[in-house]
Amino acid sequence: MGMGRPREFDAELALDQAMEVFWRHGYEGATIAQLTEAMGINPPSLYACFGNKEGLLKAALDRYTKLRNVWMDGVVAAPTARDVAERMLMGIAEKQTDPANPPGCLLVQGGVACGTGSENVPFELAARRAQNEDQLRDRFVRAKAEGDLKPTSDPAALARYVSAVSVGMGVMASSGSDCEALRQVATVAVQAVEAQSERR
Amino acid sequence: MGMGRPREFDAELALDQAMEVFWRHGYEGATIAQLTEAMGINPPSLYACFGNKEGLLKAALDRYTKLRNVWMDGVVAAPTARDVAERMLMGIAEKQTDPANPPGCLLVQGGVACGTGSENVPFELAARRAQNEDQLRDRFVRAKAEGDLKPTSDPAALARYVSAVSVGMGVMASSGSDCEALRQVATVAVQAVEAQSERR
DNA sequence: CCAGATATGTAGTGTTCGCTACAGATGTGG
DNA sequence: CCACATCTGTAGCGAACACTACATATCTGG
Repeated sequence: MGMGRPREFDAELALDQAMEVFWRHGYEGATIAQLTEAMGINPPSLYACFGNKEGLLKAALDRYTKLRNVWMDGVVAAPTARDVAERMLMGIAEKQTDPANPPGCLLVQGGVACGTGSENVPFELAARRAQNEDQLRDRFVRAKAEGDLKPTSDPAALARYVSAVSVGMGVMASSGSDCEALRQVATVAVQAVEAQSERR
Repeated sequence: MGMGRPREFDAELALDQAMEVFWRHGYEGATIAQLTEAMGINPPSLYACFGNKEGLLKAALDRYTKLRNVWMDGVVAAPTARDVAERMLMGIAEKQTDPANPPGCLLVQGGVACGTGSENVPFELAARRAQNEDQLRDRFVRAKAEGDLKPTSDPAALARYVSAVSVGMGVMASSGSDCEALRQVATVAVQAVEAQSERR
């Protein structure tokens, strides 16, 4: 039995284009017509490869978080909890205003509220954000064990906090805030982590 | 000349229902059918009264911000910048998880990204959020003048920061975080404002 | 009671949505 | 070269979308 005609487009390259459309217009705001045009393919190719619109989103999210996790590994490699927060938030200030991408964060712009039939999309995004929060929490647990964070500090709360700030920065970026404004937010935000750190 | 048949529904009451639909499903996720059903009216009444879907959203936003501003007046009445931040973020933790309303904040859930033809909706929401930020900034400017905040502090940056945190909390609330989790975020966040305050 | 004005309910309008049937093209295994 | 399998482009499916024409109902001013 034959293996059939090979696909003529690069799935990962097409995903990058789809990712950008979802990023800019959100899940519901992105149309199949816009997606197929950006991906350079026709609807049947899209559906054969990704199942449906939601499947395409999940594939794009997988790709997004994969790239993001590589970056996060570098973030949590910072020597102290304070430096982790600073590296993360300062990096986010730059990444979310990078003109190479749509402003903000796909995990937020993708859709915080959706209509009937797409209710699980916001949860899908939330689950990906939770991964980053877990990574931060683990890092802060270590920082507490190392005596970097105070014994009274709450690593989970700190991780939630840093995650919340980055989400807020993402929304600000998508509505026009420039890198400098976001860096100011990051600078202030880091001081809360500093307050939970042992003096040195 | 006669004044015509009077409308049979309460516009403000209907707006409250529309507000809830936009809040829960976002601008694009909310359909006219859902809106009219929740408002208890038929499409022609909606269009005669609010122009179109976007006009209805703006009217709902006006009502939302009006109620919110009353609350904000109480927030900025707190004696210190630190207390302003605490009162605001703790209040937001409760309000955004109040089961009487959809979770999160309409000014975020309404839509951070929209499709072609609704591009100005996110900006409309951002403009309303900016009002709150301005109110906070003015309050922090005063706090600095009063010697409550350090001379080196940046009131505008602080306001942006508090605003960013509240937006982030809103997204977390909409994706299932409970009040306690948000309060933890608020508790940490306040410490950054504290770090900018004069010791007393 | 009448004329003008506005609101309401019914029943649609045209458009766009996500998605797919189908025929032709292009590959593999025998 | 032939079955078979998979991809591709054209063309269009039914459904849902925002919105509205129209007849009717209910008001005010004279």
